[in-house]
Amino acid sequence: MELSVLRHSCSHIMAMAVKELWPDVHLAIGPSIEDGFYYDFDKKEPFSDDDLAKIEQKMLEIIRKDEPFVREELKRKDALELFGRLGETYKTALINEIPDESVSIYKTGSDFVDLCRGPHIESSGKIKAFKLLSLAGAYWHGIETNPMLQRIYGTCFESQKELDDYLSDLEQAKLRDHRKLGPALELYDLYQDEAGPGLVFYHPKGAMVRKLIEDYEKEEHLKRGYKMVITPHIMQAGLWQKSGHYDFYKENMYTFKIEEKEFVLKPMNCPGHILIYKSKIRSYRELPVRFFELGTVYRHEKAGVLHGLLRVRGFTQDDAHVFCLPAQLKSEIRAIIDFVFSTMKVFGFDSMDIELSTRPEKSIGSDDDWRQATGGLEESLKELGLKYDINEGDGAFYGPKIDIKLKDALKRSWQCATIQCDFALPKRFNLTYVDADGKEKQPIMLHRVLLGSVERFIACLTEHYAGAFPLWLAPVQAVIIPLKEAQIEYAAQVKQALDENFIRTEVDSRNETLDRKIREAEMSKAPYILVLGGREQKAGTVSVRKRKAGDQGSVPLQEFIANLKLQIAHREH
RNA sequence: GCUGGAGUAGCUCAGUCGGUAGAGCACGUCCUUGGUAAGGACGGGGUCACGGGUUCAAUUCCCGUCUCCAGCUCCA
Repeated sequence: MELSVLRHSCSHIMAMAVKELWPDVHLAIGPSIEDGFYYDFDKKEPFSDDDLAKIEQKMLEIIRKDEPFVREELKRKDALELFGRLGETYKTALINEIPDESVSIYKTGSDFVDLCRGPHIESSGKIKAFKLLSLAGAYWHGIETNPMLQRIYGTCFESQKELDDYLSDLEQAKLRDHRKLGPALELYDLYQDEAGPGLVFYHPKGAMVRKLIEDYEKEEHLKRGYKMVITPHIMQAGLWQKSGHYDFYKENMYTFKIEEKEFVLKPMNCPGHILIYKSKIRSYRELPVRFFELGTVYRHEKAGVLHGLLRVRGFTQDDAHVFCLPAQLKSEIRAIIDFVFSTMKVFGFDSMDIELSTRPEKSIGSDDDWRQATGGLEESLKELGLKYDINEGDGAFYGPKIDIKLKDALKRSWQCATIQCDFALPKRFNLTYVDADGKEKQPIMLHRVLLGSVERFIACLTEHYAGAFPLWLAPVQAVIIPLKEAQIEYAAQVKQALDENFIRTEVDSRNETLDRKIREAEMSKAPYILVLGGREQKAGTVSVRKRKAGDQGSVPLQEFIANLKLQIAHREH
């Protein structure tokens, strides 16, 4: 049986339980979703956490009674009459949205009836393992201006074991939460009360991780023919009016006045790159022009959407803009996709999903431009033989985009890379190049990020690795532990030798027991621990303890260094 | 922004049915010199998120604000 059918039926049973407990509650919708199901209710008093237990109890009773799910077809006017009589106004609203002349309903037990397409399980007794998970508010039909309903989330599996595994996965994910791990590992933190919400502070270790990411990116962009640029953090409002961002996102932009002139804290890097492109006459010979910037931008996101490093108000994009000839469009897109894949591989991600997002309702540019832009993206994907889903109407206001979502160690999806094809801004800013025939023509502009926001990507990495970064990314690659005071001097020598080889170390010379220092070094997730006792000192060796693998015995210092340098050079995982 | 929940030491939390607070870890000092995941003793540390109100007295009750959490909506 389909899991979604089981879950959908379970949501009916939940609705039935709620109706038995609170008869005046009105039902909205209750579908199955990726990890379970929910049902939206209209109830005056809010549900409490205790109510969840009560509802579960009632559901168990219904399941024990093994009530059949009975399907009936009704003429729409009969259905309207039925749900009207029951006072289920959300159901009558739904019926009015269904074009068909007849609709189906499902009856369970003596009183419960729900408008539903089905299918369902035969009877409630088929539910073997379920759990209600959480309460939330949700707008009717998901529209912000509609009344808010109360949603109960739950999940259901075919066996108790699968349910237990799912719940334990949730626990695992919680343990990896970057909002806990980041501060605990002294990587980064936010100081909401003092600095304001959504602003990230990198502590030394987090700043090191970021430096390593940035080093990789700069090196790789230069290798792939990008030129680095740097643009200011504030620019006059007129520039944003011209680009269209001002009209679309004014509410989310930080604006202020200086000497009567309005300025904007940059929320995007594109206008800056456009100005640089426009700084001189461009020949078709020099295209494609590729500008790369680690551009820090500020967006005034609504308070309720902020989330750790995933959704912040100040962040840095690994942003690039490619200005190219129409004939170069597809090869440039393919090159970017290749860049995304190779970058993700370097950071330890193997699995990715691709989505193509098309023209949204509110947008700029002509139909023809949109057709060409979307076609360019789609054909490139096809040429590369990549599978993708279409996300209708989810493009940027100036162009369609390819989103590449990576899957982490817990198979969770993260939106990072995006490639946007833009005919609109080149037109708005009157970008040109001189073609072979001497005529001025308009280049196509590609916007793209690989990691997206560096902040977001660091959060993703933190959760993917559960804080145990691979050697090349680890902020501290080895913790050096002198066994006794007599080895502090030797520890300093070892540290210096490692320093000279650009291996990042810390010496723990505190007056603590070896066990404690090892415990703390392990908890800091350092890839290596070097224990230095009298034996090592005498022999010029280091006793190597590898993260997760444990004690590896003693090796000569130079051998250890050579081994690490090799691993780091290959960016091994 | 919306719905619901929450804010007590650096962290995890207890507590006060109104009389200005406590544990473990962390931190400091001393003792201990330990061979691969927590040695011992003592000690310092709090405007109980912030602002107002009620009260002889507010961390506790009331109102407002801020921030966080679970979602919804949004994400150039």
